[in-house]
Amino acid sequence: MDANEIAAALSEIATLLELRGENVFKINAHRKAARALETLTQPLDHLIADGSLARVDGIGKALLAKIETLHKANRLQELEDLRAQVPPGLLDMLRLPGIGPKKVKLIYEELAIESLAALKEACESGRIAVVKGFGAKTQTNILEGIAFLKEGEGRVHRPVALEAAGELIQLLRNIKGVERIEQAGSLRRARETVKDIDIVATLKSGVDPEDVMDAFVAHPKVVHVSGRGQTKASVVLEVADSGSMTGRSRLGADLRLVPPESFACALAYFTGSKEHNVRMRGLAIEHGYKLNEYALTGPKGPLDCPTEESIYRHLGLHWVPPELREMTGEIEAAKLEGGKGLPKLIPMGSLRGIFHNHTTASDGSATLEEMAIASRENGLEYFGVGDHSQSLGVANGLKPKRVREQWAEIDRLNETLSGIHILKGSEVDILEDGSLDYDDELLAGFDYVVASVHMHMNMPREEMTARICKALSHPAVTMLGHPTGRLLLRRNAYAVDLDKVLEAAAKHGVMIEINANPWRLDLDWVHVRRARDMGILLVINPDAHATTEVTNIRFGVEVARRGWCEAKDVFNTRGLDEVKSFLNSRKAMTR
DNA sequence: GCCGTTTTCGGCCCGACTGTTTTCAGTCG
Repeated sequence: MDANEIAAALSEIATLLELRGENVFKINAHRKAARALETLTQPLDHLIADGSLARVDGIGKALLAKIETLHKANRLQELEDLRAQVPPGLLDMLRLPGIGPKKVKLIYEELAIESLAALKEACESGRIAVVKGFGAKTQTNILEGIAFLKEGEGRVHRPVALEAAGELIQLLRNIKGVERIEQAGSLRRARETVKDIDIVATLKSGVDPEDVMDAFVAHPKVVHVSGRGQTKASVVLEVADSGSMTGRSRLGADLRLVPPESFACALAYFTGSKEHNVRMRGLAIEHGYKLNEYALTGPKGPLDCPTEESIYRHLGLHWVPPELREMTGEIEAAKLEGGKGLPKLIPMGSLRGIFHNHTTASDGSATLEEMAIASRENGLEYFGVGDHSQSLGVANGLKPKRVREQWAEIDRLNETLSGIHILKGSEVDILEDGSLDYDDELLAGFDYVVASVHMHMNMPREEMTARICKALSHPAVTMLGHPTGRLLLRRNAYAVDLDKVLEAAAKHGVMIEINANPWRLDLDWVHVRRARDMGILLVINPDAHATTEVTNIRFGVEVARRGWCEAKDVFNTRGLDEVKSFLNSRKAMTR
């Protein structure tokens, strides 16, 4: 098993232990180890081989043994025993909002209910309300929860959540009395997908928080109010979502009202991540302080914390950008004394051109000229066309003759268009055997080549890895396009050993694409960071099929930031002249 | 189950809200 599969197994063990009512700290230890595996900065194979996995925080003797067993044998007796002991239906029941392991366990033990269907029936016949600790309200909530699960749940793509958050914030800004308001949570950390919107706000003195809460829960997209107090309200929104099968999705939104002097602490607290916060509170304790969402408090009372920077400073740290708050070494790096320093993250808006884009020649909706102009309007210096290659019939891939016609058109446009330069590229398919979809002579005519997999995605892992590595060894290949083929929330990455792919990319000097399409965002940030650490040059491409999609580059820059990238780590932060000479010298080298 | 520059035992983040209670347990983030 790879690191992510093992992480999933450890999480499953944690949940099953929870349902059995085992020690909470043991359960948390499994969760923590799972999280550590998901965010490893080096390949698991290496860490196991050189024994350094034992030094990863949260992995002790027992969990190390479990991880090694799962890695080698793909199974673990403990997990299989647990699965045999806990009815699988209990895991479904756990997905109900407001229902946790304790309640599920009680329902199972008292009424022998082990499926959602049986639970629904028990609620309808009033048998749940009479269980001790339960009541009429809980019974109604369970029924609502079951209905909610049926309507679809889970995460939404980042643009969907951003739009909804923007609307809520705008609504609240328009209420007189709201002083400061910011989005927090995973949205602020720029996670690829989002489960909840978190908003933190302060009120001017004399304003009644009830008025603000009233407005919040009355927003037209609110379909359910799941909680509402003096300082906190939780709602469920229904929003348009083109990425969902039904065209609509539901997501939660929380509003927190805090006193003005608490704003920075609340913003930091609700930005998370949870693991980052735990470490921050631990640091506070080491300094003799206490940190919560209201204040950083010392022995003589609250310290002055008007900004997040000041909180970090009191704890001996540089300010950590939200994108890095995933507890993957950022605290150690941020230490004012003895830290190795945080990266100077690639600034938003620092891309000067793009390489992987489509036009009406293949499956895009805008012409070459329209796409180039759209790029210019978005402040870019160069636009690289990367239409599909001949084998991709469904996407109207270009035969060599049409490629040459496009080159002629590019030459013409470069004569007439000002303020934007068009580069000749192609998104060339990596064929089933790892060869490329054009012959070497044609390939040599492009300024650069994006090599991507679009077909035969269900290959065994070893074959897919060998296929991609072979393609990367071809001298014409400049960059690997959407390296895992994942579609967020839709389709998993194809089976591939990414660490081997990264090694091949490093060996052959091939760049790796961060696909900025918010429905892909492939490569994921964990591997972006690994690639960066290996000295691989990254490139952010919108994979735009329409003029409006050029702006998607912002999502790619966010992923690069989450992967600790600086401007120098990303090829297209370079200006046109530098890019041209780089591409030319690379071609000269490999010819 | 993990961890240790006051520790190899005894801690392990903490507060809001809900629903059930009549002071609190469970859930959530």
